[in-house]
Amino acid sequence: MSALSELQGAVRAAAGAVGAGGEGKGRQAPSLQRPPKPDFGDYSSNVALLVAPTVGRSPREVAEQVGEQLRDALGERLERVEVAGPGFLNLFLADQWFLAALRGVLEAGDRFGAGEAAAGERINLEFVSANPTGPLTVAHGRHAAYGDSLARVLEFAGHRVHREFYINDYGTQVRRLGESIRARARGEPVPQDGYQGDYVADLVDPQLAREADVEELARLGVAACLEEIEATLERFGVRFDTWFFESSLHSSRPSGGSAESEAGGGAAETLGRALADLERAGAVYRADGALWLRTSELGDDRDRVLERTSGEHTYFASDIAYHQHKRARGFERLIDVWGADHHGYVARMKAAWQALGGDPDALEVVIVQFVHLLERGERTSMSKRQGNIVTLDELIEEIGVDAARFFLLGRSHDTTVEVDLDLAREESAENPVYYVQYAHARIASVLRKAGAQRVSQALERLGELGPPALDPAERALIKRLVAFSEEVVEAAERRAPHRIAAYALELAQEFTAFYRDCRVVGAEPPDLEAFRLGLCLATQRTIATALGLLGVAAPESM
RNA sequence: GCCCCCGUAGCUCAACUGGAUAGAGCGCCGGCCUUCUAAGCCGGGGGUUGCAGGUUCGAGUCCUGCCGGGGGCGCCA
Repeated sequence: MSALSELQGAVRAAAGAVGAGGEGKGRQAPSLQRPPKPDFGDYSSNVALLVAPTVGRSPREVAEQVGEQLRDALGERLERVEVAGPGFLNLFLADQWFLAALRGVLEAGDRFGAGEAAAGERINLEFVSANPTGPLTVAHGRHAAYGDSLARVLEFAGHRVHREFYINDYGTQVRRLGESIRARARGEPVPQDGYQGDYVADLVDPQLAREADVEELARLGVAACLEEIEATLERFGVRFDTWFFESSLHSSRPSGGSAESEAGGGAAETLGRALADLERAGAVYRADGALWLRTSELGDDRDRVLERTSGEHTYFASDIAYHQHKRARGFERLIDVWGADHHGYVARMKAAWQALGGDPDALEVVIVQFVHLLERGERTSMSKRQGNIVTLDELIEEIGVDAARFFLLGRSHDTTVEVDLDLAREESAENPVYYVQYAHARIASVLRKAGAQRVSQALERLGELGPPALDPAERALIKRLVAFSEEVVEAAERRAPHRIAAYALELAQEFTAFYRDCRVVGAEPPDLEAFRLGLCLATQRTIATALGLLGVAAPESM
């Protein structure tokens, strides 16, 4: 148990002893937080404020009593408690507590912060799923960075994550790609709804592109695009467990790519089965010559078409079958990562999911907001059809994988981001990622200077020594280190890997302050040096872990 | 018209799902390298959290209504 959760437990127990009993109304607020000012202690708790109404005493009175309990429970690890403001309980911890906390971090080793999820789940995480009709854009890069980092965070928190890329290799857009390839090769104007980008000319051998039929060209074009997409993702450090072909859901498979799909074998009749299941559930009806799904009865605005008058199935129908297929593979939870332009699609997907008997809570859709591109101060849109795209490859080439990932993960998925390419180029050297990496490299340098032998001796010594008189910077750094566990839980539960980026930066800042104020190698007495070497090691590992969750390298030197 | 997301320092974004005096980075001004990495450090300026109400001990966060930006409301994907 980490020092922090132990402390948390002590606070809860103390509150319980005072008569708080239950959890209060509604969701329980965090009972421990890091206060904004040092005057407010190392940690503060609002339990008294939450609990006072139910026990019928004033918050300050309750806080006093909880404080008494804590004094008994924590003994000499607690320096003092204060009741402040409307009833906050401020805890001032003794150096002994900090020493114990550091030991805890070091004992956990590389697994510090790991496996704290309440219950590990088997999760299918689908992300990027870009159409195989062109190169990946910067927007896809955001999805890739987000999804991959989320997967890492979830895994670290104790879940099992299956990464999946859904390929829309079926339908009109694929045909349009074929037409565009041919038109381009023949020097004819590309059709209005076709793909205008220059890359189209390079997808298929020109000679072939002039002569082959559209079907064939579409197939070749998709294959070429996919190859490139996979290569780009590889460069970006993102790998998928399954590439799932939409065409594999249909009984006839014109694009033929499904052989590579893990799902290929059993998927063929999935679409037919899904439709039959929906029909059996009484969720479909025929009207105006089309087949409709009653999604409006399950929270959607209106009913949706599954099968057109022409007899062709809609994309929606495929997607339903796809989700049913995922469910049949035994995942406890599905997470779909979609772009903001698809948010209108969420209600119908969830409705269909429920119509098929799916647990509404088990299907989660995360919407990632747009990336707006600026070039020379001008807003440019990214449309594959219009061809004015900035590719992920270009971004990687300009600023590198680490800077790109850190930049894209630096903001919440819930907010639109602006990418000014010119600025990104100019400022890539100022990217905060280097600050974090620099702190890591600096620690490596300090540890090198001390030498491996001295470091391992320090670790042994650390188990025995008493608490040295700590510098404020040391306490601040340890508090930040200890916070990592809950940051991981937070990031996992809220599907918010950007918190890890923020945390990494804060940890690096805290270390830099420590580095400024506290000499490590050669510190006197030797116990103090041992303590600080241990602190450096713990910090280095935690930075490396945090960067690893972001898919960013942690260099030994810079 | 209806629905969803966003609005926080000059710019890009945080803020521990309701906590105390809203924080970082970049940019701007001024200082710091015979001492474990100056990709660094220290100091300074910068805010009515879009606006108006409401809920309560306490609101950037929750509720209502406006304003502004984006997206959605296809037998497109």
